[in-house]
Amino acid sequence: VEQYMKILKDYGLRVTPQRKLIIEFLSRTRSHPTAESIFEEIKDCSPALSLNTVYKTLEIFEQRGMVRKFNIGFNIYHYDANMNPHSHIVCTNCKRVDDINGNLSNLGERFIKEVESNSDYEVFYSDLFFYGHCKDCRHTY
Amino acid sequence: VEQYMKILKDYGLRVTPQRKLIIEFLSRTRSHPTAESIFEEIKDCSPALSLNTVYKTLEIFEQRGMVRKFNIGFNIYHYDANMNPHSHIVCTNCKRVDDINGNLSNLGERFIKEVESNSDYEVFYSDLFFYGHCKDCRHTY
DNA sequence: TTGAATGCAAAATATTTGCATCTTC
DNA sequence: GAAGATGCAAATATTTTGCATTCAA
Repeated sequence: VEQYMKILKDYGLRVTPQRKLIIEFLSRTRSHPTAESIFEEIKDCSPALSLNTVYKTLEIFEQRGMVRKFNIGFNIYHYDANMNPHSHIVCTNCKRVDDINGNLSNLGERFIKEVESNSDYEVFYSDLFFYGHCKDCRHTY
Repeated sequence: VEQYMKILKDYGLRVTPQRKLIIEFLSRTRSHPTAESIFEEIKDCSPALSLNTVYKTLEIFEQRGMVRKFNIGFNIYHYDANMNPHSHIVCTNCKRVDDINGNLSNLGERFIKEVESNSDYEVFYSDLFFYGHCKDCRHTY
């Protein structure tokens, strides 16, 4: 559990109970939560935690490269502590977000050099989203 | 110019000056504008146009499949009348958005079937963004 | 003429800022 | 002790809703 203290220190951040809670939760979950849902999930563990602190903390984590923030296109920002480049698949009905595993996971990354040589850009990273209906929603709609 | 009247009719929409203006502007531009910037660009052509109508109209256009809406991850929604599947490249500094042309354009689409067979999802479409620094910002930062 | 589209204002949503207090180092 | 983090409240930014008026078919 105190491994998260080390993570924070490694990134040059002060260790506070709130920060430990947030990075621990994000590291354990696979649900790509939003700021709001992170707050809802952990507020009971830290009585005085404020939503505002979650926002501020996530921004700091993102700036330091500890977590990634992405927008799947429904006015919702999601956070992910898995920093390995990987694609996501989104259910347009229930809005759940899953990782894409296997050799398609880093599809975008594999073409960065090629994009770079075919454009005027210096390319740093990519985001690849697939949209469809998940197992549960497929049969309903 | 009256071709846009036809487009609207083909999609089963009533033809209003505002709608013609919006679809015409979106069809001509390559700048992937936001609702706000569309409003700013065309408001002089239609004195009483309201930002609200731009929002409402874009939502209708999107629902009918006339335009696409996407979020590049900086709290900004962009609209695109080019409905051909194509990837985008985004400058993380100045936030400009360019199309990716050539054979990398439909990279995401090419893997939809493969993603489908490797997941529990029925996949409809994809969004692929590359992030970096554009020609102008590359030298500045 | 009638149902839909518009524009205004107000409301809702999500996120950010300012600042006093408290905590970490 | 000093710099940084927190929590509260207020502000901001963006988008949506309600509704009376206007317009397209």
